[in-house]
Amino acid sequence: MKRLNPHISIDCVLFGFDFENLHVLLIDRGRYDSDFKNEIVQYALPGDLIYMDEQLDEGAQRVLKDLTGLQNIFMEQFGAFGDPGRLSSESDQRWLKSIRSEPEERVVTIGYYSLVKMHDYIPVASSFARSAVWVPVNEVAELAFDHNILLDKALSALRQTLQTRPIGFNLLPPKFTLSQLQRLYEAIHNRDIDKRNFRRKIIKLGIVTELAEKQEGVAHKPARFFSFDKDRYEELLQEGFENFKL
Amino acid sequence: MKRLNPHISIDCVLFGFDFENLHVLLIDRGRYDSDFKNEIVQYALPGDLIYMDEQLDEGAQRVLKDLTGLQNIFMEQFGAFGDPGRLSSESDQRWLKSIRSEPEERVVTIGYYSLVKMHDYIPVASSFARSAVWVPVNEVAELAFDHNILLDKALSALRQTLQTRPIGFNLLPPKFTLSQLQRLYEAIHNRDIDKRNFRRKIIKLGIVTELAEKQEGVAHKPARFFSFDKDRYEELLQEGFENFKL
DNA sequence: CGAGTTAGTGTAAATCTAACAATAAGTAGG
DNA sequence: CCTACTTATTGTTAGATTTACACTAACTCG
Repeated sequence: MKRLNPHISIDCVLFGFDFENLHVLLIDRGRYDSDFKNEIVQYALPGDLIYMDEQLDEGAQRVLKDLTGLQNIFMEQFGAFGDPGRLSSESDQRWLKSIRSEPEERVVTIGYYSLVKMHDYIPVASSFARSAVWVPVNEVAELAFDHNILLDKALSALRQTLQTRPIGFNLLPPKFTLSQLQRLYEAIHNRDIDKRNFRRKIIKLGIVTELAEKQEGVAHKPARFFSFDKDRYEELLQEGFENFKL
Repeated sequence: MKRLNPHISIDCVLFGFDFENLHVLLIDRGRYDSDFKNEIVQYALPGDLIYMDEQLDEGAQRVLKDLTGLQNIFMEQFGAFGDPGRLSSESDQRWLKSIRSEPEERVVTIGYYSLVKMHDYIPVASSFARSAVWVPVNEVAELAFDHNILLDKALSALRQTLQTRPIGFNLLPPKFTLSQLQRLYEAIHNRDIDKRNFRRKIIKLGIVTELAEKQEGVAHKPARFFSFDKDRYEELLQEGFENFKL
């Protein structure tokens, strides 16, 4: 029988990209309000207490799976959040009382984040999550607990990581156009990037390979497809990218 | 009466600079070996469980003070470490049994680091620390628990921070020479830096002001003193340094 | 076949990086 | 006084990188 650690939780900030915009996975932790006899929607990051004997990294994956059904997502830590009052707002306490045996216990949470191809991961809510949905990052409203703070930090961490390790190729199909790749970077950084400069820089890096194939059936000049050169990428990781700024 | 949180600790990686080399503050957590009837030296980072109702940042300061007497040192988080087996080596367990009421409890630790002027902070061991000493980072041997891992991570974080926020001026006297400043950067990055390029870059940043005064009594050409332009520094922080690479 | 849409391309100016060596100003010791 | 020693100080050049900027190409749709 697994015991929960009453003092340590993990919250997951899962970013998803849909070729258009950056999203984040939220759950509706829900709550039945007995005063008004209705259901209240309260969005939160997927997160929960960890088990006593579980690795943090594994706990992050388990928590995410328990609440949203999504599996095998490798996330990275971005910080620990331990304000003693972070769970004590009235609405947070009401909710905690409905699911925790020690709702007033002080909990330090460890934040984990990752970025995935949104359409590959269709969340299915379970446990105390009443629903689990992808929400555009720019449209996220007030979240439970201190989760808006966590989201901000996670986004900073994502951007930071992108500078030293151009992740993100796994977010695109095996054959992608440079415009798609550019859109990914624009979505994450939330700003426009010059097309010509972007292409020059990516191509010089050498991590994409031009394919013979082109788009078909589009109502404009068809774009050439590229593929991701994983070997070259690993090579560069060894050397150390230093900084890759766009 | 304050209660300790049995599951959460803080470890402090305090770096100190002495105008020559980068040091780190370690404690000898000590232990009397009843088999061999002698004292065993076991170096560790200053760290301990936090109190139930304490902010993490404040906890970090308190822990550091309790063990080494050093106060008012603002540290930054660099990660959480939660391997369930991180405290279970034989020697670590022997020691924990001598001071904790629940020595086998699983503890997640939050790492904090900072960088200070070494000579301004003379540690005085107390609590379970038998001594507290500055050790050159390059000479650190095997530490207790997973503290070598923490030290590595803290050093990476320090270097990383230095790229986006050239801290370190508080580590030098109000009037310093550019060679001293350069030595600081060299110590942290553990490599030589070209003198001419370094000077050009620092001066262009505009965060140092040339003074009229020069060194006196040195057996070589006296160096000019500079002071740190804090206003200009704050200004740059606002704009965002982007990256400051040496 | 014209309108609409996205793809694709080059260049110049400014800035930054990296590599490199000779002279200057003091003290110390004879 | 003179020499040896030590550290300080300074500039240039070639190459790479950054930034800004506008027109033509290729396709579908109506």
